[in-house]
Amino acid sequence: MRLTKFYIPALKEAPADAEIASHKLMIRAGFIRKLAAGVYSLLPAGVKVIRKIEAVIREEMNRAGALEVYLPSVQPASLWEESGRWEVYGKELLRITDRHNREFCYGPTHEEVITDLVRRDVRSYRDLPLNLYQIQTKFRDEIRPRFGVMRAREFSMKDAYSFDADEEGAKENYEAMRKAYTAIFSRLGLKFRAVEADTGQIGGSASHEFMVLAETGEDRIAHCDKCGYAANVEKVELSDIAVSGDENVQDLQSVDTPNAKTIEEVSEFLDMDSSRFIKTLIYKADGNIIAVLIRGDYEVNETKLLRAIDSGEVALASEEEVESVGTMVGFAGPVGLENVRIIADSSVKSIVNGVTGANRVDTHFFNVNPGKDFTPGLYADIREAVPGDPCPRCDDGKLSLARGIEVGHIFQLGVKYSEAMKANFLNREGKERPMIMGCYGIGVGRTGAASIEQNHDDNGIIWPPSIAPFDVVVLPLSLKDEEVVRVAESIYEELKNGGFDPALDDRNLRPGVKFNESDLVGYPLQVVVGRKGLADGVVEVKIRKTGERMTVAPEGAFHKIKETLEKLSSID
RNA sequence: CGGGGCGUAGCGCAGCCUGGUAGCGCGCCUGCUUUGGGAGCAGGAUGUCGGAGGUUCAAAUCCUCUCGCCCCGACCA
Repeated sequence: MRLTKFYIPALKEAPADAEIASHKLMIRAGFIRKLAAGVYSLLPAGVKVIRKIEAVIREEMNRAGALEVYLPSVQPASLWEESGRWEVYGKELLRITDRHNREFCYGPTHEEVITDLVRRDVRSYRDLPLNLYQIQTKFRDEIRPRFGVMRAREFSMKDAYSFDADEEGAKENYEAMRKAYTAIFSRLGLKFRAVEADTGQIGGSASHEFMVLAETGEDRIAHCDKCGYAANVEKVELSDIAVSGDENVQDLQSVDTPNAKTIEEVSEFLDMDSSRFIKTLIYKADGNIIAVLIRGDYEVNETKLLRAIDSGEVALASEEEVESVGTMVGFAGPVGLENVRIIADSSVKSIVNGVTGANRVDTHFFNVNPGKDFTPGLYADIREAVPGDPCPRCDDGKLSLARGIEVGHIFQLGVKYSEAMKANFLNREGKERPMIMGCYGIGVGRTGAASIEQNHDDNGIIWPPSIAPFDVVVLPLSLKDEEVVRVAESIYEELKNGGFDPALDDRNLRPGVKFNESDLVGYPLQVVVGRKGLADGVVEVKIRKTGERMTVAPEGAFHKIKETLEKLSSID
């Protein structure tokens, strides 16, 4: 592609509303433009990158035996009513009405549509297993879209759905997808980790997220460097902490703690370590007020809490709500707290002679002992992991925490949708059974953004060759010098004919501009053709990633570029 | 949705407090020069100051309402 004929408007300055590197760079380099909050247009270079990502996804999905379909983006409400999600999904679902006042939604995901499709045509175990996928636009009316295409409202997603006759088949399909995803993200040159994950709103039993490791990631993951166990902090299993010491259980006592409300203040006031505290948080869960206990030096993970109490939503209660159950913010405690369900983190179980609020102003209890002074209705693992927590899967591994960008998510759905929507088949024995389902998503645009988060420097993007908009850019530094132009043109033609996708910067710009824009756009290689080099009989090949420059005679350029690109691809 | 902030030329911003002819840098157009890391000179184009209402002789500036966008929290590919 000649850049004089291309449309890749670069900006010197990033728009003020861009926050993270990928967002800024995609806009500056001319890959995307914003239309509205969370809604983006893809420019030609952006489309090229996305198509390359899609191509890798298609190849690996097809290799895994999945079949491509294309489902409607507009879906009738009736299907969602059948699955029960019309009510559950909430405001994220963009609901629309047609001219006959019939209700539809713009698809945020396609379990309903695919289940409806399959149940109509699949009758027998002989037709299973089946794995169908598509790459298509979704719309989720996110409360807060941000970070450009990283968390857009309209976005492109590869979603696959598997249907099996039995659990073993479903697990095989799941494993096949796990392998395919690993292949996809490896080929895309990403540093990633598959982690055990919460299933959230989609539902189902087991699930893994594919996390691209990046500081700007919105998710946190815990992993054990010894045995390889890795999980989202919303899911990570934390074992009970054994308490050290062998104190005798003492009798409950109350103590005045004027104006000391936070754990920090009280622990300083009483000169006791915060790990002796039983922090009591009053939550509202699906309309009911509950008390949640956790050791003072730990935090509650609300997703884990949701799962533990099998609730739809939780939020910290308001001050009025806290007072309505006979306690107060700052001095809440489980002792004497009546008519409120008490859920305790496992870390509370082994606390001996602990400290809690006394449900009275400026008063705490000490020598509080679980089982003696209060008894929680439920002990569960609801705590946020901290670095150094013991690994739940191996003997003396320790967990580390990292940040990740969720680019893929695979679920074993079980019969959640097939039962609700009667997607049944006849098994070998002639009995009707619901199909066992799985679903598997990849955020296409987000994957591109994640790649930039992982591969950029102060000058711009550094695309891995597998998804770069062009393999290489040829830079004739002066258009007035006939020799420079002739050599650049011939290398460009040779690359084009040799199976590569090169760009030729034939714009009449000063060399500095061409260098800077080439760095910004992130071509894996730059071929510099200048008067200076040609005087010595050479052109330069620069590797964007390392900055390394190699000189080579014009006739040898093609070979050098080919070799270097292959090397770059294999390293990634 | 709760909390905070911002809307002035294509982009980045100043002007607003203290009302009085709408500015700067980059970009864009024309010409000449220049061409190995975002050139120089000369000339030029571009604004419903987010929108509506109000106060005033006079509003980008003060007041009210409204829309949009961004950041921090709970959701997700």
